Amino acid sequence: MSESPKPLVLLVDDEPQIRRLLTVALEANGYRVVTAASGQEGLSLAAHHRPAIVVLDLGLPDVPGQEVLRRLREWSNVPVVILSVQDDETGKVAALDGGADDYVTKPFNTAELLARLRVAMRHAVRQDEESVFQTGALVVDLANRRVTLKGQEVSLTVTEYNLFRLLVRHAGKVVTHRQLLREVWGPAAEEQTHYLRVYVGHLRDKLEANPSEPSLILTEQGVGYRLKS
Amino acid sequence: MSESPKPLVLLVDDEPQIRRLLTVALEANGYRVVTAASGQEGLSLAAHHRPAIVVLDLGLPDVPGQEVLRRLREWSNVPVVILSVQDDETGKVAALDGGADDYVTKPFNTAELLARLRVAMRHAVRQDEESVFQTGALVVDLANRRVTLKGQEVSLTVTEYNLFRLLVRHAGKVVTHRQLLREVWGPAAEEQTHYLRVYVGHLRDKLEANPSEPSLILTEQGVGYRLKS
DNA sequence: CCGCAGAGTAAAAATCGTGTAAAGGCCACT
DNA sequence: AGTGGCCTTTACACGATTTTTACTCTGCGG
Repeated sequence: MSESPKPLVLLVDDEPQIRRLLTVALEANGYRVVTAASGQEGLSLAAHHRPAIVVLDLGLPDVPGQEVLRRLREWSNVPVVILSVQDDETGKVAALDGGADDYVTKPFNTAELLARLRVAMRHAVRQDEESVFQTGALVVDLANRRVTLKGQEVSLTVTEYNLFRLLVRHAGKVVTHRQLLREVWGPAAEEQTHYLRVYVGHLRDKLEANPSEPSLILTEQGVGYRLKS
Repeated sequence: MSESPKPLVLLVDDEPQIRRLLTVALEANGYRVVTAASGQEGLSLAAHHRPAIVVLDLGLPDVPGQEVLRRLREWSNVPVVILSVQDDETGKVAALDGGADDYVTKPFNTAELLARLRVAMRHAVRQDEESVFQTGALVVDLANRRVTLKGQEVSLTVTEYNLFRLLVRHAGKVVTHRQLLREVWGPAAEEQTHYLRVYVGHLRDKLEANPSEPSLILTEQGVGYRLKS
C-alpha cells in the first residue's frame, strides 16, 4: 500500500465560500487541492490531474451533478463523495447507485466530511487507470469519448461506444456475455446474446484490419469477449 | 469473481421493531438476514455465519457498539454500516475511523439505507483476492479464467474449464467421480462416468507434457481423479 | 488362457454458439 | 410526408463443442 505523500483532492463546487472553507480544511489535513467551479471544468481537471478523490457538489450551474458523475464513471473509478444542499432522498439513492461513494448533505460538519473522505480513500484500490488506452494503431480516449485508428477518427454510435468502452476498461480480460449485456443494455437484456453478435460485428467492421479474422476483439466461445491488451 | 446468489446480512440491533422492519425490507431486496439483539450475540453470529455485510446499531445494551466494531475488525474486513440514534459528530468520526464503512442516523430512510448497503457491497467485491494456482509450468488464474502453460495461453472450452477448475480447487485431494459429474454436468449425470474419461482425456492432451503418461491429472482407480499439488 | 471391469482413445452424431446479412421499426430532422 | 441513422429482431449457414458410441488396453482372478 504505497501512497504518494499528499493525496490530491478535486473539489467541484460553484460556491466560492465552500471552496475556500474546504480548501483550507483539506490542506490543513495533508491534502493537496484543485478546485473547479463548474461540471465541465471538473471533468477536464479530473482527466488532467488524476485526483485521488473527488468531492462533487450536485447543484452546479452547467451540467447536472448526476451527469458529471456519470461521465466521470465512464473512465474512472476514483472515489467520489457527493455534497449537496438537497436532502432529496431519491436523488441520494440515484447518486449512490450511479457510482458515488458517499453523500453528505449541506450544511455539513467538516470533521465528519474529512472522516468520510478517509473512508472513501481506504476503499480505493489504487489502480493506475489510464484514461487513454492504446494498442497498435488504435487509440481510445475514454475521457473525451474519442476513438482513432491510424490517426483517423472512427465514429461509433452510442451503443457501439458503450460496448467498446466496457471491453477497453477490461482490456486483456474476458468480459462475460451477461456482464456486457447487463451494463450496455440493462439487466433485463441479460439473455439477449444476439445483441452482442450484431454489435461485436459492427465494431469489428469498424476497427479490425481484417474483420473476418479478428485480432482485436477476440471471441471466448461460450463465455464472452476479450479485447487484446 | 464468484458471486453467491443471495448475500447474507447480519443485523445487530436491540430494538425488535427495527429488526422486523429491516428484515422485511432486506429480504424483499434479495438478501438473506440473520439478526442479533446484543453485541455478544452479534459477534458470535458474525464469526459463525460470515455475513457479506453487517448493519450495526451503536446503542446496544451489553457491549458498546464501538467495541463490537473493534472486536469484529480484529479478524474480519466485512463491510459494516453503523446505525445510530446519536447524531453525535465525534461518535461518527470515531466509528468511521474505527473501521466502519458508513454511518446512518436514525430515523433513517429505508431506500437510502439500502443504497448505502449496495455501495458498501460494491467496495467489498473489489478486494477479492486473486486466486492463482501454480504447479510447475502451469499457471491457473481462476479470477480471470485463464490457464497458461510455459507462458503460453491454453484455451479450454467451457466444460473443460469447469472440470479443471474443480480439480484445481481441490488440488492434491482426490475428487470422486460422482462429485465431478454432479458439479460439472449436474446431479442427473452422476452415473455418466464416460464423460469424465473423455474430458479428462481432453485436458491431458492440452495440459500434460506427455498425455499418455499423466503426471498432472492423476487417476485414482475406481474412485476419481486428483490434481498434482 | 480367457473374461471382465475400469480406464483411455477415437471419431461420428447431435447440439449449440457464433457471425452475417438483411428487414422492420423508431426517432429526429427536414 | 420523406429521409437517414440507429436499434432491434429474425433467419440461416457454418464451425465448435458436447454427447454418444464403439473399440482398445491393462491388470486381475478364475
